[in-house]
Amino acid sequence: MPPRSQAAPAAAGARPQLDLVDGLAQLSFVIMGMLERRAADRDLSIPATRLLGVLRDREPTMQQLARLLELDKSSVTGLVDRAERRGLVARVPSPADKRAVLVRLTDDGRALVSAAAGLFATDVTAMLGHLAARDRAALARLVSQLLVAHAADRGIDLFATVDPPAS
Amino acid sequence: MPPRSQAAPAAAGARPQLDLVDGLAQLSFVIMGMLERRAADRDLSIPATRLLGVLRDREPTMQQLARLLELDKSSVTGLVDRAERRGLVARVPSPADKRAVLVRLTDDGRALVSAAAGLFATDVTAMLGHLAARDRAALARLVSQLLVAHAADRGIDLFATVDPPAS
DNA sequence: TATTGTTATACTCTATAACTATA
DNA sequence: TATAGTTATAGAGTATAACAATA
Repeated sequence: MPPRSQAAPAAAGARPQLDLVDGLAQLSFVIMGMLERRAADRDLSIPATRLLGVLRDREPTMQQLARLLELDKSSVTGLVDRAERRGLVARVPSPADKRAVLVRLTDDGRALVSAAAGLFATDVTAMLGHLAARDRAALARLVSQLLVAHAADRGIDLFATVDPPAS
Repeated sequence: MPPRSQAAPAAAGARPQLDLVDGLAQLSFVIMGMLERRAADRDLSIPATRLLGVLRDREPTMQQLARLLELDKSSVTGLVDRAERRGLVARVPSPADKRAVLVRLTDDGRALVSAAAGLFATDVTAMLGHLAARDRAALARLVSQLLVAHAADRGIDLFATVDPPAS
């Protein structure tokens, strides 16, 4: 639907400002574009990069991967197939369930996703350099608040520890 | 590379806060997810929705469309083909150049993209409802500032009028 | 029977290269 | 020659449905 690039009605005399909904949509396109370009620098698509990304701190089954990525399990089969063919991930049999396989990032996969993440972070940081330090702090607070609230809406505690809190 | 869902090191005693780069990446995924779901409600993909979106206030040639969407012209041919088959856009011959065709949104296409945009705006607005009004205003200002600066970096004036400003 | 994962199939999206028709 | 657009082709990404192996 891409965001309309028109300015919202501004109060008389105010500097023009984009509507927040459109602004967030545009910003998301900009950021996803940065990610896409930097991932492409390493011959990675967005879905492939997401796959490697979620594997940075997990070793899930195909089924769990499907839930994490919100994809059908058959889509995950293909995604993992292509990444495995490139040596970025490995399928290892699950010790607990003979039907299941665990998917693990290889050293090459980890290096690749870290490199892409680094380039991406550089781009975003450069863009953020346009803001004063105190504005960046304010933005960080607001974004954080938004994400926490949104996650809470779907029953997720963004700051939950891996082990249930003692007591 | 999807954003790691870990909290950044927080000052002692501060409420934990996500790193801004990761936070913006996560927020972008959330927002693009909303767009994707709402577009899918209307049987639209993200690329198809972007196509209809840019056509809301333009009647470009295929070539211009390729530049606007940052796609190869052959990709645009396919995108427009599928949208035209559904009656969402129409190809009209360019009066100025017999090689060129102009792409125009049909009434059906306009209705569809407006509906999707409306649903999307509702989702984003609901999420923003977690912020206090003054925080929303602050966020709008920051996002706006970021987009304007980023656009300026590539030589674009987000607030340029269609006609060169008088004087 | 239910679940895990793969396969078969179909469609969208994307790019590269070769082509047609204007300019 | 150069530009506008399409076609041919190849590959990634996605989902649905049917299947095999295990629980």
